[in-house]
Amino acid sequence: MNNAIVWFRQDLRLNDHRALNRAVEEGYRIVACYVLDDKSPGEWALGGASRWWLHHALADLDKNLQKHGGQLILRRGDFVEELEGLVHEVEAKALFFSRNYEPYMHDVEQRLHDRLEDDGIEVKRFAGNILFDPATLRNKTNQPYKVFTPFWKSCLQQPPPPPPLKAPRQVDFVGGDVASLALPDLKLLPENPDWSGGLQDNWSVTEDAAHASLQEFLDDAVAAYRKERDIPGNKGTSRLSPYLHFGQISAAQVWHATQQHLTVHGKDTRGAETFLSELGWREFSYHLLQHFPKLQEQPFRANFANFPWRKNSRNLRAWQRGQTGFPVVDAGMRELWHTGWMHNRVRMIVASLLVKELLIPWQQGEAWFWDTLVDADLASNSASWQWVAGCGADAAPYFRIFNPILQGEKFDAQGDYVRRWVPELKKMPKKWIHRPADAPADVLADADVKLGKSYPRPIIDRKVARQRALDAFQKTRNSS
DNA sequence: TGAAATGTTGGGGCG
DNA sequence: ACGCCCCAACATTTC
Repeated sequence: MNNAIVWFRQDLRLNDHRALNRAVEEGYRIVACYVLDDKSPGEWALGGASRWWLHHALADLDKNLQKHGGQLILRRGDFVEELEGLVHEVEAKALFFSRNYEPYMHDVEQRLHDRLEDDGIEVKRFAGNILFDPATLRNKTNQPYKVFTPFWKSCLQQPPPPPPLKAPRQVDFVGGDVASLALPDLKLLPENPDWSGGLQDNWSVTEDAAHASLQEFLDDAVAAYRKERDIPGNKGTSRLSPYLHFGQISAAQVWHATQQHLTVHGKDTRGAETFLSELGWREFSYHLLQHFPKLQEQPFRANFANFPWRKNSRNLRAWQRGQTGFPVVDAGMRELWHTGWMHNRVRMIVASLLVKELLIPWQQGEAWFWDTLVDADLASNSASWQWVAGCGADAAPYFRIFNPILQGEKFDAQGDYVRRWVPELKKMPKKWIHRPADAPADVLADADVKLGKSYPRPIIDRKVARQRALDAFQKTRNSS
């Protein structure tokens, strides 16, 4: 009986894990391992919120492996060196893993393959956590898709993703002492200060919790998804994004559970279709990242190379801290800071303010989200920021500039979302809660709001800023 | 997966 | 009764 390593990455689950299942089927004794490499990803090493999530996801995976009589071996260092070292330590004959589509990982996977195959070690790589292989999809002119709708239509014509696998019933683990760091040695949790209390209160970071969330969403929310998903004060979305990012649930599991739900409850399928198309945007992001590996740094549309962005650390900081004077924006940024997550509708609003009205480079918003989101995902984060900024594929048109006041009144009509995250506006009546700067003095006094003191005035004159943005974006458009 | 500016319509007040 | 003005309310165009 030979030994094999199963390298866990963004697939921190036991169910529907093709690499693990295959290693077991082929009769190997298994070493399950995770390598934390803070260097290979360059600037895109894990952000703070991601590290917190990862800690708990690894703890859960280890617990689940222990139920099978195993454990998760933890290493820290260069991916290739650590894995090569471990292979030799345990005299493994094979390495099994799921692909990861982040650009620097192409190189890591290639080097691993070359180094290990030279030593006669089999390297077995499986599809990663996407539904369709985005690298193989091409439009009629054999080019990568640049527009979402035809991309997604083409995906829906592909053979569906294979049905999810159950966790292997029995796994033989390599016995004896395989050296492992203890989880705290990875130093993933914040200290001095420990800001993770809000995250702890809001998330259960387990494979079981991922499935519970999915089930709850399908039972309670998917039917009304089309409308409710835009209301940030309601629980209208699945909140699966961090679980999907870390692979605690697979996209295929979500896909099939949703299809299954449709065949059972079938009347109005539009909610479920809209939900699946959101998975489609995730696929589209991976598609774009594959074909444009600079997506994280460089504008997808070349004519944005000389766009007149204006760095402004004061405005950036006000935005980051939720002190812009636009209630729905501040609510969103504080929700993010507190919970590591932000409702999608609000993500669009806050991003629009940053890149359009403030003209701050989208990369600075991207970097902030990267550090603070528990669902920070290289493909989705980059593609989405470029989308809002107008420099991405199938991006928002240059003239689409959200008015945070109107967006607030439209999607948070009662002001509940704002009251929850911006407590200094708690007593404001709904008529004025999204525009405190316009409220009559007696309304402000009754609500104990002192503009400029207890709550900031808007950091920018929207009307002027809007015109400035239109001018800048139109110039860029004409220069293409 | 907008918003603002501009255009059109129609009801009501009023001379 | 009629024309005129005002201005919501809605539609269309523009950015």
